Amino acid sequence: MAVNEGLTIGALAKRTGLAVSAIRYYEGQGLISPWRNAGGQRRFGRADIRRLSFVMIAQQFGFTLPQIKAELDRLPGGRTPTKADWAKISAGFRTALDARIVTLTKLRDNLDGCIGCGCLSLESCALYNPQDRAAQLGSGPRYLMGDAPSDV
Amino acid sequence: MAVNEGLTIGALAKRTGLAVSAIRYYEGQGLISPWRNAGGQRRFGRADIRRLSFVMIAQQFGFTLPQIKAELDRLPGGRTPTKADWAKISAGFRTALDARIVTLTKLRDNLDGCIGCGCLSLESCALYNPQDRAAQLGSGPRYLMGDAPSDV
DNA sequence: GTAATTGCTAAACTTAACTTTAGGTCAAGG
DNA sequence: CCTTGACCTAAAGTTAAGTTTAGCAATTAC
Repeated sequence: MAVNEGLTIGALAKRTGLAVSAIRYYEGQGLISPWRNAGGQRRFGRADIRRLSFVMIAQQFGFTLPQIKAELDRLPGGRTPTKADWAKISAGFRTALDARIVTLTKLRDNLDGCIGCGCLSLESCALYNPQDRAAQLGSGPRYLMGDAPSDV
Repeated sequence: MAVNEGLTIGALAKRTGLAVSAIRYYEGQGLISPWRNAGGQRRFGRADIRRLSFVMIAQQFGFTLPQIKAELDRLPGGRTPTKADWAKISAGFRTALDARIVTLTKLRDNLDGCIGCGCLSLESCALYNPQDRAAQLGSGPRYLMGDAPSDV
């Protein structure tokens, strides 16, 4: 293999643990932009390993691919991102993560008191009116407890 | 309205903030079991408000409906669940929640150091080999960083 | 007692995040 | 050179968690 022709999709898959089909899908979503070799096959830079690692970590945090793309789009276009570039992204990320941890902790601390008590009648329960709508996981339009039509 | 004919699906929807279609769907998944009135319409007990509240909270925690059903199935069948019954469920729940918080916190604390550093090469990064596979959110078969075929 | 609401079922549609399949092309080893 | 394994595209399939639609039936309000 020549000195710097980039990684094949299979090699990248091995390095990241992702399926080849997933990597192609991510390209379709604009998360990575490989170039093509003479024969039309994808070739990836080593920086793409990091991009995909970032994608996987962000997914663990509950971010969607469009959200992750928005973060990645903040990386410099012309050059390989530096450690400082990544640190900038990780900061905003950390904020979201902090908020999520706070919400889960609050939820946990109210759990024993709330599940099974009478407060689940949409009045004063701390599990209602969750400030942090960003903590919503799962899919589909569905509003969580807290902004029910106030007829109670 | 007579004294104790139960709630209509519309009333239950208003009380919980769920869509009527979602409630029917949950019945299909075995999360609630309304009875029917003479005309064939669903009627719900007040305990179902609590069941659905539980479902919504558990979803915020990232549990799937089958997992939630498994918890609900531990409630007594013959009678209305007491506060103690719910507390039992909330305990196991709390354990899972604790684990999730620990994972997120660990992730957060390693974030600055890891994103952008060289450790994303599948060697020693704390974000790899996450103990807590249960923390995986999102859908689809996909293995996270950590158990890549060890060729690195 | 009739009109407007609300409820019913079954089936199709939706979104996210992928995987699988089908039918070829490219590249590397012997 | 030729075979085998990796790649390619496009399109269809998958799963979770619901929503929407269509065509009727039961309730409620006036």
